[in-house]
Amino acid sequence: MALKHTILAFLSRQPLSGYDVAKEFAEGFGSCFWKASQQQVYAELTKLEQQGSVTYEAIPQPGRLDKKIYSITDQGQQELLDWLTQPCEPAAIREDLGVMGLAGHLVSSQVVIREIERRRQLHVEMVQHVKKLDEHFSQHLDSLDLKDLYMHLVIRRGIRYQEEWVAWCDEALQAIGQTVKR
Amino acid sequence: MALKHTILAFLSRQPLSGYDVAKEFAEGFGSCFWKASQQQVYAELTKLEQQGSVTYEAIPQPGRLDKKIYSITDQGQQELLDWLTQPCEPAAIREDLGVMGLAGHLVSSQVVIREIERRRQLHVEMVQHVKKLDEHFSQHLDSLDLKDLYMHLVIRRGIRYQEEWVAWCDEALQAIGQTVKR
DNA sequence: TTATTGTATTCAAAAACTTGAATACAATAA
DNA sequence: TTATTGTATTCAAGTTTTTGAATACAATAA
Repeated sequence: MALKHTILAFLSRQPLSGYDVAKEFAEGFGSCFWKASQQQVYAELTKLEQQGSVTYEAIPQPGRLDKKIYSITDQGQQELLDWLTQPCEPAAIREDLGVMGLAGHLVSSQVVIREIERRRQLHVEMVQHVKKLDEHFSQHLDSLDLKDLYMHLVIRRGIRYQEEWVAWCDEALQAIGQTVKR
Repeated sequence: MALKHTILAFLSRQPLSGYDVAKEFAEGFGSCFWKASQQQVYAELTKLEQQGSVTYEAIPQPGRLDKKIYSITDQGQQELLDWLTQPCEPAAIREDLGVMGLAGHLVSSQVVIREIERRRQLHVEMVQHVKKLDEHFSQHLDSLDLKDLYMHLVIRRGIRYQEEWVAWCDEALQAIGQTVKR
């Protein structure tokens, strides 16, 4: 699993609190590439700390629990490096909408069409959202260093993914429309 | 989770043994949309049978365990129907290669380039594989009934997904090449 | 001023998934 | 003839993920 390595990768860029990491998952990188719940993030950070891959500096906050700012350790960096230099396998798509296609004949085409239209809209919004993440990078494309170029390319993958969904929805809606008419 | 519903969807098309279902996951639908191990499939079928969503007919086989042919029950069909008529959320991508982008600056660009080239090749092969699954449908596109059209569209999603990966790899390789030269 | 949203962390149970192994025979390829 | 691949199922342990809840204060909007 790569939750460990994803968190280490975040921390390799800059120290972050658990809350910040969870936010990255919810809104930044995660919104197009990886999802993890807050609980998962906090649990993983605790484990990583126990194993020596990260450390934290506790920032006392009057009247509430300390805020913990986590940083990656040399050991953690090494682990990340080891993982990075191994080949990785493509992830399986696990998409409910795909399952629907297997059994779509059980419901009316109206239901299928409505669901695809709903999805199309969601992905249109995602394209907007992810493009916003990319703005900072795509504006200075010619002067990006490798670190930022990689980030840009990851986000580009997210944009293309979402755009691809929209395109498929269009293809599907058209094909279903034609077949229903026939 | 939709493993349950994916299996029910398979069985809504035709009765299958656990082995057959596992094979679908490994080679057919699953190879582009959903992965599940054999053990997972057998465990799920046992559970589904206990809950009354599927039944099986045991085919005695001399000298070894019975082969069980599972079919969906009315109850199972109803459950599948209920699930189908609910809106579903887009799946999160959980892609190791995306994480690499977050931390790619820690390794040499050679490593990144080699990994992307490797991935490109894998996806080129997947395009071939998934297109083969589609052959039967794409040849009679004008005369498909809705059931087969849906299957075709699901496979099309798989093809587009794999093609999109190839296209992204090309974009990434070009951009990295340019930046390294600079 | 009250409600909502955002910041920040923790606990616990249940469900799902992965990994590794064992059994057993048939058919096919080397 | 021997090895490999394919058919067919089951068990068990361990890890990961999901789901749901609880706590607590700050800032902002209605």
